Amino acid sequence: MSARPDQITEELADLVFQVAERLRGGFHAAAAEMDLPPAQALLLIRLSEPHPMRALADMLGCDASNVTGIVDGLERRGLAVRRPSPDDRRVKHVVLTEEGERRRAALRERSTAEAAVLFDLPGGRRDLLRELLGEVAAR
Amino acid sequence: MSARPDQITEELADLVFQVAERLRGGFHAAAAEMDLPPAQALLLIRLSEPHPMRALADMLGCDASNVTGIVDGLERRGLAVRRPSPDDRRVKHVVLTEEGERRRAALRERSTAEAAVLFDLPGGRRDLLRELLGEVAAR
DNA sequence: TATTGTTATACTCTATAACTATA
DNA sequence: TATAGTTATAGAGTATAACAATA
Repeated sequence: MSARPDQITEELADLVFQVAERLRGGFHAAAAEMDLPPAQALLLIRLSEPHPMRALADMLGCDASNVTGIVDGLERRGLAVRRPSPDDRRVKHVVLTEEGERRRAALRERSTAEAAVLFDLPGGRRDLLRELLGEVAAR
Repeated sequence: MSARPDQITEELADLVFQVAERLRGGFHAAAAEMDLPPAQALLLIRLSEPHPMRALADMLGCDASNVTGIVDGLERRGLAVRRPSPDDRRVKHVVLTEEGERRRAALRERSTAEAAVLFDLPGGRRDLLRELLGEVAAR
């Protein structure tokens, strides 16, 4: 039953990677069902409200030059539009269309439903897991 | 304190991604310090014993054609060699050299040390986290 | 016929550098 | 001078298809 601390650490890291991989697979599958490339799906989820391109790059943790193409894709599908900022004429805000809002809600529902199955632990063990992961993430 | 089940699910998924990203960053940093590209480092870790190329592709969850280049890299660095299988002349086993074994041990130590800090929870909470993640991963 | 490992190739994702229009 | 967004481009990582050797 007992194990070296290092072995427990390796097991924990393995488990986190396994679960993350499953979550990622589920999200990509949900996106594919809705005919969305992963990058566009990821951005769609974050567009709960309008944001400048630059802010989106920060949220995604990628270079600003990448965001151009991703937003191009969302615009081509009629899910988002670029709107010039009234405050700063250099800035463009990315705003979801009505269809974009619908797709965002649908994507969230599907991906969350998949994740819910994975995290369906009995009783309070679910909240306990959230608490422990929260402690780890807070370091 | 209470929240919709869906919200807890989204939080859990976010937390898992956050922790996985931190672990990945730590591993890549450890690999970079040892002058190893991530793909070679990942393969090195799995070479606890000789394996055919094909088996390595399965372990990494990628196409067999990718493994050729990764093993080429390890061979160029003198960390591994291809050894023809005595049982099946189509098969090549990838075997670590002595230097490869040393590098593998060092890489494991470094990356585990980083992960250990992250998972340093008080008392039995560490084992509890392992148990809960194990349940989730087992679905 | 099927499989192992390799090559050539293409597609995606991501980063850098240079450009424009603003500030 | 510095910043927002775009473009062109290059580098990783990964996949498919075709091939030689072997089963």
